[in-house]
Amino acid sequence: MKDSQGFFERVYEVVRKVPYGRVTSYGAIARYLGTGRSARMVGWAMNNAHALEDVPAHRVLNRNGVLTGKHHFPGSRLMEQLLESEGIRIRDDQVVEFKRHFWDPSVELPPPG
DNA sequence: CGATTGACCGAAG
DNA sequence: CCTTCGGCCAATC
Repeated sequence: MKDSQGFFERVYEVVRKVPYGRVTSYGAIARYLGTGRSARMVGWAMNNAHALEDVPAHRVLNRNGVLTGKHHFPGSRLMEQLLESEGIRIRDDQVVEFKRHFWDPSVELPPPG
């Protein structure tokens, strides 16, 4: 079934698997998918993620742990609130101890097969 | 169909 | 340390 219909589906699949209280980066997901150098596509996928509810886009940040996509969320601090709601502290639009909450799919998740 | 953009990343100066 | 540039691929204009 819709296996190759969208590169997006692949992204959603990974984002969905992001555990509670954890965050990942676009590049990490891209690397896991093999796109590696096209982390921008992950961002694009997230843009379409609005169509889904099982995709915690608020857990996806850039490699710097900065809430780059917060401007795409409704309200102004929803993304921060969601993360803080999961026990993650936000400071100046940036995740505190980002690497501490960092969740690498290519490491925590089994390789795509 | 050509040009531009986009929630990025990494390297180079 | 900071700024600039290239790359990558898909969607939109």
